[in-house]
Amino acid sequence: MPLGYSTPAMQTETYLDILQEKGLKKTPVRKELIRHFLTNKHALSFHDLQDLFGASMDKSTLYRNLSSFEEAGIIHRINDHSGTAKYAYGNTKKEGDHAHFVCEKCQTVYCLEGKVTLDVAVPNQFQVTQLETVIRGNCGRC
Amino acid sequence: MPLGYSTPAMQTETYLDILQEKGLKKTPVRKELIRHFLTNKHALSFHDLQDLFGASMDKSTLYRNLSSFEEAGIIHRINDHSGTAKYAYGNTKKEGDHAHFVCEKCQTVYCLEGKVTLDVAVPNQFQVTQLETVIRGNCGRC
DNA sequence: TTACAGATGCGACTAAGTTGCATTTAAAAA
DNA sequence: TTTTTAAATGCAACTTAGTCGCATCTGTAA
Repeated sequence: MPLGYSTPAMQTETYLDILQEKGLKKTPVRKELIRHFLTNKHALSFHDLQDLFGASMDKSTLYRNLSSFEEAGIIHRINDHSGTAKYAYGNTKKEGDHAHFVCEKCQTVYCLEGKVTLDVAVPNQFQVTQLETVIRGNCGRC
Repeated sequence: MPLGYSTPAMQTETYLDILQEKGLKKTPVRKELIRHFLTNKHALSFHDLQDLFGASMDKSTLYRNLSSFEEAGIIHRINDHSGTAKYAYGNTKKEGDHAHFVCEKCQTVYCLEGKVTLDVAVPNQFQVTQLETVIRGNCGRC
């Protein structure tokens, strides 16, 4: 399994357990939202999610739940330089930064396994707290 | 000089030379725009530029010139995840990818000198064409 | 000096995301 | 089980970044 979509620990954990654990109310919207993240390997944009939910889904509710999931560390937000945010399962604060691969053909965003280390020189007084790495290329799957 | 704001070659080159060389008309807006990039070390947002130009500057014109400068390789666009793009002098296509440092306190974006090399594993069939790295932290200057 | 491609300026538009508020609901307390 | 309430939802209005169409203007080459 080259890509770190989900670990065995995540698989055995149900979405209800996750909401419980984070102290979030188990609303229908949240159950469905977390299910989409558990069943989708790559990152999802707001519009991907709207499509998955169907037209009836309210955008404020969806945005607000994405924010609370991010805050709770259930998902992380990815900036793929496309102008719109994408979201994927996993807590970067706890698990550390990972790189993201953006396919320039199909625009799919994948989370890459493994830690990122940079060999670029940062001036003395600069203190690094976080790394965001986007790798562009061709995923060879599309 | 830890940061690669400008090389001696850029300094001797006047903004008029640059426009000439790229086949862009030497309009007053472009002269002023290129001057701002030559005299500003860090990345500039659209609003930074609007402030530098003054309220009279038309936003479509500014956006269009930023696009043509980017296309011509005079500047490059930086996505620092702030919601708005930033722009800095230099051609990443010719000079290669460099990393950007975003200060989480003052939000200033710096171009970092030196090439980025990653030690993260990319799956076999994935072909890498470009790296975009944003380093977050404290610049110790603000 | 003229001709014209391309730049400018203006207003209208789109799309992402946010906010305020009235209503509803999950879940804890009684 | 019923009541209570803090939090979630749904809706509309709003904000902000950026784009587009079009009439007018201007830098540059003929």
